[in-house]
Amino acid sequence: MQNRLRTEYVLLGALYQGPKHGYEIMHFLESALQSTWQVSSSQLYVLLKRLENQGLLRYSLKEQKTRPAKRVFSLTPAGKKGFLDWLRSPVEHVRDLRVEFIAKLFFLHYLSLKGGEDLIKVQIGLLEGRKKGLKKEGDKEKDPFKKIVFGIKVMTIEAWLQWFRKQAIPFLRKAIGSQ
Amino acid sequence: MQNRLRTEYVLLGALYQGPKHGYEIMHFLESALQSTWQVSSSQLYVLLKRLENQGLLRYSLKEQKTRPAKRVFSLTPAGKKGFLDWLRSPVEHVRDLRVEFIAKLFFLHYLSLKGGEDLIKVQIGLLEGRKKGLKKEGDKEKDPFKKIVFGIKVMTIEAWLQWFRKQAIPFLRKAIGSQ
DNA sequence: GGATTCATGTAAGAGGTTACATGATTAT
DNA sequence: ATAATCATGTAACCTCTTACATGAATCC
Repeated sequence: MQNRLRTEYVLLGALYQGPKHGYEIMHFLESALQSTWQVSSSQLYVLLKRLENQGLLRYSLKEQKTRPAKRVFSLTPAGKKGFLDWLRSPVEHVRDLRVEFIAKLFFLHYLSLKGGEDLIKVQIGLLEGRKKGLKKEGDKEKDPFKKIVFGIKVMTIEAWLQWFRKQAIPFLRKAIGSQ
Repeated sequence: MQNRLRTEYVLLGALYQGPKHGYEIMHFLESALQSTWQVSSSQLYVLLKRLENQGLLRYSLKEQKTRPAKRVFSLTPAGKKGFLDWLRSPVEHVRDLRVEFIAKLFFLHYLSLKGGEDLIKVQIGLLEGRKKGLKKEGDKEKDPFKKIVFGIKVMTIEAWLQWFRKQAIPFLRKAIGSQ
């Protein structure tokens, strides 16, 4: 499984609790992640087919009298493993935090899975390393334009670090506390 | 000119000062914007052809003894106008600040054009409106996950606002002062 | 003698968007 | 009556990435 295709993991996550058909997945994601991640219905079925070809999910047909048969999808063991591996890995680039990391956080919470706080800590470590590197580069930089570009990069990372500490970690803790 | 294709404006900007051939554009952008915007050489020629078809630039051939003839590109009046219009418009989405807005800022400075501070002020206004809206939505939101998603969106905007005020505006002012 | 630079491109493929297609059922 | 919901998909198109192709000149 290549880790270039990250959007598909969200579909795997939607099936983690149990089988669903395409239309059902669509509604689930719309209500749960709509502010973060969006798929069009046409793209959804393309992605499902792709995941099936990769052996990460399978389906069984459920006939219906009047409508097209539902394809009820469920995770294969490879799909389940792929999803959990993805879920517990930090994202590499700052630009992936907004969609991909947030999706991980959603599933960790929604599925009541352990490891959320560890993931955040690893991600914080990565970001702090990146921030340090950027600051160093920024200090060396002579060109004033490039210098302020380093500036916004550092400030963006700082916003995330603050958010992790003040909002994301408390959110996970509260969820665990109320279980 | 549709405003979906935003990356091309950077190429127009590279030609604002005067004609360049493809290879030259590539090197210019690599050294100037490499930390912000990247094109592969193959994609560059595709983009140039597209802009030519849209009537935003034209080229003349400059024969060379041993190598393929250089295509020396220059802006048409429509290209010049398109670039300047783009340059002075704020970006609509927060996600476009990182690449597109920064590119605008680069050209405003690099080409010593007026209007940079006005652009930033308009952009600040837009972001403050967006922030207000997000805060309002976030306050109403009951779902704790969605609530913290609003949280990071607001914090990201705040980082940009701070950067505009503390780094971007001073950067433009200093540049004007030293002209 | 081999790598890098100059200078241009084509082709294949990955991933996404929008539009279109079907056709019964249920809600207004 | 007509709009929205259920449930699935195909086709066209757009953008970008990666790989490949050419071929002399110059640097080490």
